[in-house]
Amino acid sequence: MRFELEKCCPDTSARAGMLSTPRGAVPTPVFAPVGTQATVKSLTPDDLTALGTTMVLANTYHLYLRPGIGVIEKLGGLHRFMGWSGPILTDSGGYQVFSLAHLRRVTDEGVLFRSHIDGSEHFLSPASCMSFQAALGSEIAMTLDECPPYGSDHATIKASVERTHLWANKCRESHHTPDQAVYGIVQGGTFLDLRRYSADVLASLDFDGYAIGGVSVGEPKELMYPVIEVTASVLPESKPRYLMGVGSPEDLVEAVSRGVDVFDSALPTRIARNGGLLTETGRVIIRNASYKDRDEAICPTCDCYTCRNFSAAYLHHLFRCEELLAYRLATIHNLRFVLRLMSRMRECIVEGTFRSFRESFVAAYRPADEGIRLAQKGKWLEAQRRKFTEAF
RNA sequence: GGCGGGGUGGGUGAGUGGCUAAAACCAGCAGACUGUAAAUCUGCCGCCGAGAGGCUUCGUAGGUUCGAAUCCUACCCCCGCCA
Repeated sequence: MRFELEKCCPDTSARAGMLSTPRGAVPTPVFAPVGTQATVKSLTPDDLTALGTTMVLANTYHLYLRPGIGVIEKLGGLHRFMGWSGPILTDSGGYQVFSLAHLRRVTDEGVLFRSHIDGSEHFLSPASCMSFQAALGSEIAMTLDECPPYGSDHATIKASVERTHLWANKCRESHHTPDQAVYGIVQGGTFLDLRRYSADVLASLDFDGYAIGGVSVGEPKELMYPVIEVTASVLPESKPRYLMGVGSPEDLVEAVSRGVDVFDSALPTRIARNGGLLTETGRVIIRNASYKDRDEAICPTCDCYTCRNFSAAYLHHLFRCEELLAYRLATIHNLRFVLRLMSRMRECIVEGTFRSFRESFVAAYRPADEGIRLAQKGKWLEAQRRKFTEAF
């Protein structure tokens, strides 16, 4: 599985490339919509294609619990099961070490989970996680990693880095599927020394690509950007770099300019379902009273099905009524917005105008207020951290 | 006409002497969401005030009481049943 760099931006670290997979080429930088349970919520594979999707993400842990890896394998693999013929990237379940912290126990051997569905116990080891991904048949498999919440101390993060490295080794050794790429995952929290160290160690293991994990777990953006910058600078230039779980427009632009090639995130699709829509000037909450009778499209310059056919007032109405179409139309718009942003960035990198594009984007796009964001996130994060430490 | 039940904040509806500016839910207003336990969650939601705090409320009018949405009296409405 090859990765070819086509063009590097002269005055930023942005790069344009081409990722070859057995199921087609993926131009980078790329955003992979999240389809945790073998579906990008509310969309069909045809919708995804029409939006310009080139790769989707699915989750090993969730599919293992339901419907079961065996079921998918028996039915001909994940592509056939979900009707998506393009490349698929499978996450290992490492993120669930973080998000389901209170339901698991981590040891060097792996993760003992209690199912969030029925409470039954399941053990996910580096080896089993690789064999599950092989059975699913994804183009890119991720190693199992331990993803600690923001705010953990240096020693805790160091320990999870070491464990992640141990697991990365085991994953590498137990992987025997030549058609499937394996990416290692850098951890290290917001500690730049640990990030450098982790990137260094993993680079020596010669993975097909490298992921930056453990970001967007509650840290402020001022801390996330240096992490990306430092980690990307240590990773081998010739291999794809994948920033896991990042997908807000402002973060995508900042991360691309720091040399990231691959992204995935539940953000665009999730906020869509909750009435948050992306526009060139920032995020908009369509349920707000001000949209009650707004006749123009939510994002008049957007070429998506939603914006071409419906007014903001109509979307507002659908959300107020909790009509199912609301979720679908909003998801279509947000994904198109993000995918279009990605291809625009790629064009600019190729043309050599990326830097000025970034500047005009930053000038126009107003992100959600960081103060309010972190305040809201505070309680959640504290709980998350407590669960994480308790689970040891 | 008689008997019984009831009138609580925009709505539904708890509350039967102080812990009640008054539960809960809905509606309304605003916000968050980043490798998805999320069509979820959070805050506000009588009036004034940035806040501390102040003021006015539980059909209406009186009364009892240190203290009333809660007890008493009258009146006005509503709902059942009987004539």
